[in-house]
Amino acid sequence: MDTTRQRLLHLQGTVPIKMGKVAMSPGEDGLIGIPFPEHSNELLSHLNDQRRTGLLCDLTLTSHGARYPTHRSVMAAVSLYFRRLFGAEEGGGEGGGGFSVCQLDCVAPDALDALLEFAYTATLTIPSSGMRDVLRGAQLLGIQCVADACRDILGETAEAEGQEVSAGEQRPLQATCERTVEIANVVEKISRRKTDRKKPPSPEPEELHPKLGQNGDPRAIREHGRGATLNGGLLHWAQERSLIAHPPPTQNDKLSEDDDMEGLDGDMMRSNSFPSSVADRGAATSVAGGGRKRKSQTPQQCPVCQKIIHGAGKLPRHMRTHTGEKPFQCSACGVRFTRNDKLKIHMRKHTGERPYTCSHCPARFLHSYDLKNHLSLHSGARPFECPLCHKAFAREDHLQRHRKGHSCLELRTRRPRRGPELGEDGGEKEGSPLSLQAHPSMFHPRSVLEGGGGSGSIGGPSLIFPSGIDRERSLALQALAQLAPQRLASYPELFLRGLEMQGGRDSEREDPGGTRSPALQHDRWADEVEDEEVEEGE
DNA sequence: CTGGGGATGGGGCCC
DNA sequence: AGGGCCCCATCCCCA
Repeated sequence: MDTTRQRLLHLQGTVPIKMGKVAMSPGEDGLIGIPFPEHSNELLSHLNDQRRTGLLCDLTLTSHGARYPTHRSVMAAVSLYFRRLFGAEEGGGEGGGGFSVCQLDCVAPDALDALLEFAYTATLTIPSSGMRDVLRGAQLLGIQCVADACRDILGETAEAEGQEVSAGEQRPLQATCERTVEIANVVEKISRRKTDRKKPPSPEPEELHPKLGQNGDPRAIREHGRGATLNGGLLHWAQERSLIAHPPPTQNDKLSEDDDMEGLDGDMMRSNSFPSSVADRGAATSVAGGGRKRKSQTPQQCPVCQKIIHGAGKLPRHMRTHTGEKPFQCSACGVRFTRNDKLKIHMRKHTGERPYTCSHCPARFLHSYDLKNHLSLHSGARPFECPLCHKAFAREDHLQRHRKGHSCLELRTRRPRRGPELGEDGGEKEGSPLSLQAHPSMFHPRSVLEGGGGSGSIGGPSLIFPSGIDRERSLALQALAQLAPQRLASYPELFLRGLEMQGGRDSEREDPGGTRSPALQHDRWADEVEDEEVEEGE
């Protein structure tokens, strides 16, 4: 547990505080715990007011045509079913955005109404005649305390109830794995760090796969995005649905890490950067890791984001990325870290230790990667070259930034540099950084608004968004195109790219086949790069 | 826009 | 199995 929380609990237990009065007794670090007992009631009351007025409601429950605006966070707090549903979808604590409708025809409208009243008032008000419906609804939605209370009133035990209700219905409804990717979620995910973006919409764990709802119909419970707002989101959703058929990851299967990308663009995922086979992945890791081989270690699945964490004992470390817990505190400056090894490196700042020394100059560094970067300055090597403008960078992340920033509009006007990483024929040596980078940098033209036809579609030339590493940015822009097309003016380079793909590139080279389909464009672009490299060698 | 420093998170190896 | 240590990729920030 977070030591701060420990302190708070400790202080709450030791410092007597009367309601409404603040009796402070600074503990260690001056932390005090001041309880506000009425806060929870007031909070619930305000939430109920919001529900009644529809304010901030982001989830609508329906039952036989009746609609109940509600809040996802409240439903997730009160219902195991919604907790699993939203937790599985949104990687735990980061969800909550978006709009959705959840059809709950298996719960009687009156019962659903009563359960919602309970959720927002902590009081269950139902006619005795409706008790059984409420019990059924509470069981289906995983509201245990209500189910227990109903059983008490009905004079039934859970076991007796279990005989009456089929085993499948006894359990709370399982969150369906029909992943609802709503616009807000899409945009939100895009805003997250790349590392987060690598986190999956992974195949749901077995327990989250659809179970039969009432009457054995899995469609009895389903949630779907409000489609009118975002075609891109629906497209994404539909693509991710295809993942449902994928088997759960096996122990040696690392696919879950990147299968979100596969779901979006399988072709891109099969590029050099994303070896498709486990063996390939191992080889890639081996290359990147300087010869390290993957050791078979028990992978564990994160219960929050479903990411498969490789390495024994690594799951707690990963979990702290969700909880935000930083148990390791610097004794010198108080800065906290999620990991012990990061704290250790941090301590070098205070000790002055710089263990990584440059063999060419007196420079010393805190981190090994700093030395690595520094060495590239001595060598002058710029092994990471933009395949479009052929500008070379010493660091791979700088090349990525160069491409992501869409600053590379001077397409192919520079000649490829001839460095040690290039073979005599001008081609790339296998395994060089260039060859690794070539594919992801390809812009994969795709008309994202095709069939978009909604009110939010914009006129003029079709927008064409880059794909590959810019995939999620592309999704954000798709969302933007639908929701606030006027704001796309902030992205003039996208229009430029669209024109390039449609005609601008023709000014560089005629299109002998006259084929302009996006897929063919992608292939042709790749071919052109290869062609030019051949030309360079001649 | 680029170069450089630093931070973060994941994976491999070892104890 | 859990954790320490290390390396790596990637990201953010600043000059």
